[in-house]
Amino acid sequence: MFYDFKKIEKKWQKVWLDSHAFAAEISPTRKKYYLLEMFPYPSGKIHMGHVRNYTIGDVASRFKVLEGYNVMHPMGFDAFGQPAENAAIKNKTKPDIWTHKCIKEMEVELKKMGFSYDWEREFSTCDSDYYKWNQWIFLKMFERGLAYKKASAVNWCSSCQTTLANEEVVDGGCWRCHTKVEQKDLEQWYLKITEYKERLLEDLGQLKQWPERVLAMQSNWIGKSSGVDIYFRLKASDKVISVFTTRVDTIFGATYIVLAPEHPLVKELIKGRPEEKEVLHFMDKVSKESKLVRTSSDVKKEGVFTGSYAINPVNNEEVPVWVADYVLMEYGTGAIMAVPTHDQRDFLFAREHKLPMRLVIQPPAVNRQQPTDDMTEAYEGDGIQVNSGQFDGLSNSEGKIKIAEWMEQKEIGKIQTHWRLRDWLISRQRYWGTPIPIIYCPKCGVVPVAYKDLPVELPKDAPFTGDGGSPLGKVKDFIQASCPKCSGPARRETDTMATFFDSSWYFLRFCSPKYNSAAFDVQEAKYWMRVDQYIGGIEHAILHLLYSRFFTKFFQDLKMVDFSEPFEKLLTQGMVLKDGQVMSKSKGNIVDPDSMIKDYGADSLRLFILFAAPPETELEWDQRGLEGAFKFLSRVWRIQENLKDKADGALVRIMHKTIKKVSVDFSEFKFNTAIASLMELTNAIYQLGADKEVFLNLVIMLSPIAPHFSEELWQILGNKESIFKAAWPAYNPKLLIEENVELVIQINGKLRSKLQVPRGISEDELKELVFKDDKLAVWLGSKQPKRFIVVPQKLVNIVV
RNA sequence: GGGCAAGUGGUGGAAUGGCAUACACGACAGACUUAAAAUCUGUUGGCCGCAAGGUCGUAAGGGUUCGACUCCCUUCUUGCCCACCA
Repeated sequence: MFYDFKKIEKKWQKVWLDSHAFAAEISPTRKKYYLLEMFPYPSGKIHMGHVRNYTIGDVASRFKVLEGYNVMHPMGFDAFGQPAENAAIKNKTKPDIWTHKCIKEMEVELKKMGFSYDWEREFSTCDSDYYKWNQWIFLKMFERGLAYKKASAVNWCSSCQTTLANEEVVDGGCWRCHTKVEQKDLEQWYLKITEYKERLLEDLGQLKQWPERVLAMQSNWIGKSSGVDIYFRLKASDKVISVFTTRVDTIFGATYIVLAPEHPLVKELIKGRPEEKEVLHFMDKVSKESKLVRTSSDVKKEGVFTGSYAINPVNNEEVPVWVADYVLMEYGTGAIMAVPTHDQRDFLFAREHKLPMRLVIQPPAVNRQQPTDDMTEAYEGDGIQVNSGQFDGLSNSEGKIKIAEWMEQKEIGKIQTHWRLRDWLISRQRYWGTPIPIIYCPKCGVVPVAYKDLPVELPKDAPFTGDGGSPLGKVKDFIQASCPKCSGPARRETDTMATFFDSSWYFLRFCSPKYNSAAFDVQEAKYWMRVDQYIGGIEHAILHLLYSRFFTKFFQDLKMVDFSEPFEKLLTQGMVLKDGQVMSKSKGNIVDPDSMIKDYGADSLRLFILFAAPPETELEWDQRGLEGAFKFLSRVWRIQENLKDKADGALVRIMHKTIKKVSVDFSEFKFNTAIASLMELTNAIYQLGADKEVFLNLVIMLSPIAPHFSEELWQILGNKESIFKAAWPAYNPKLLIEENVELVIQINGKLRSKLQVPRGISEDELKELVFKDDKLAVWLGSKQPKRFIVVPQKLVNIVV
């Protein structure tokens, strides 16, 4: 009987589905385990990235099942979003119909991989049963002032005809279509994520089981920076320019200050002055530059003098006020003090415009007091304060503290923290998303939709062509509403929510997907949350994870959850490459999982993808590797035909060693080495011959990786119940201890011999044995050993 | 410019202070076969040597250590993230 994967896989997929084999329920007696992979956008076809992500999750999940945990392993679809609109236009259909067709196809593909999902919990974010709760959450945020509308310059993608969050701008382009992002003044909806900035930063410390890399990216993104706001009074008026610096120790070297071109004081400063025309011209020029050009670091810094002077509050010196493009209005106070001697950008600018410099931090071991023409670059390191009044002689790190305190005392500065994180822009001028539940009443103004009127259903028949403007604005029945407050005629909000809103809390919805009184059932969430293991791509390291952390903290404040972080442990799986490049349609190097399943079976595909690389690293696709996986399974399959009555003692020993190794490796997600030891066990079986017990243990250990295959063998060997009702094998520690150990003998750290010695041999006995060894005598000669180092059960090193 | 990660045979990778290259792919040889495929059994880092064995070898250089792929320093390369961030 050969390994007929087609028949076997079909058979067990049906059994698992029909018996709801992986449906999860609260059980007060069993320990729960919530395993979640990032849910997919339903494009219709799964790709190798999905296969890898979900295979890793499935093995972890099935392993936990075998270990006896009460496992919840759900799956759903992140179904709103622009591609469905584009596809619908292209295929002359509707996003709704298109998306549901894609979901159906994708379900089939996921089922063909044999993933152990609890399909009872499945939902799509485009179901009104789901997005109703998006609206509910939005209203809760609105009530607390966390959702608000404001006019400001926003990122605009002209190709997608919609706004973008800061997080969605990548290298100055749209994260989805790479079109250059423009700035546009628009009234938009924001979520006040900045209100949670301290907690979002601080709680990163709780995430001990997240990759360092992701923590660093999140912390960079939040961008806390501590320093001092310093007040420069203008010479000609009593107006004050506030500048932010992290290097207050260099304040005595501030020889000019620079405003961002958008700074509100600029126009006032230049009014009626001879410089007015030139400055206005400069401001106009900068405003036309895209952010991409302006922020690229190799562009020369340009600026103009305003004609005004300000007073440096620490020494009452007059310093000129400039306007330059390298100062950004969005960061800090939109104004800086320039210290050319100790900041490279200031240095280049000062040299270009012949502005004065003064050294205030003396670099160690350099005998130079004045700055100076021979400086070729700014000195940004540590040193001793000079030219700094009463602070001379302090180290600059002391100076930083003392000067800040002194300035606060004299009320010429304030210790201050600035953040990079901005509020989250969530409104989109698109159709296929959750309608924002707001009504504009001519009398009452901005009024939230009443909870009882949720959901605000997305009309099925919006005329959208992709030519811009919000499609919902063209649906008369939708726009017309009555004001929830005064019942008068009113107009409905036509923007929809960014889809990242949908995915910021779906992990909570999985706990009670059909719950109908709130976004989720607090009791169910109490049992299942937090997510014990979350698995997904590194591309979500900032956006999705940051937003999900924010929502969780919001629910904590609503007292709906009693924790502040949603994901206990995070694994970011590496990309799947072919010929050294990421698989992508445009590169034409896609390998279609479906055809691989057809040729080799889902189990072989799963095995290969786990064996070829550790989960976190990139994986190079190798067709021969997949064939190898199939051959290995076939090799294991054939063992059943040659089982002995009793296995050799040596083999039993190897089996126990393998159980230990595989157990540890599985819990640490080291699937590649787990598989290697299963292969070693298989090789040993081919040498020594196995009995039924050894073979069944091998099959159980393979079952998380190749579930259909193992289930079939389990049944063939006479078991009635599913293999996933079996217990994970235990190893006998006594069998791992061998009587004789092989010791490596080194001389001066070089391997010279090996000795079989009894376990627990004394050092003196060992010495005697070692000096009897002929091989070593050659090396030792007549030399007297200086040291004799013994690492028990491992090695001896003789130093001569 | 800043931060983080990585660099090991022909290839994917293993070893995180103690036998470098486990396991696999590929290659080569043998068995089976009329033959091929499949399968099974070997060999497979470089150099020297008939062999026993020796010697070099984990990006480069230095250091710590009885002992370093592993720890520390310097440099190079690659990848990722952030970035005129004050």
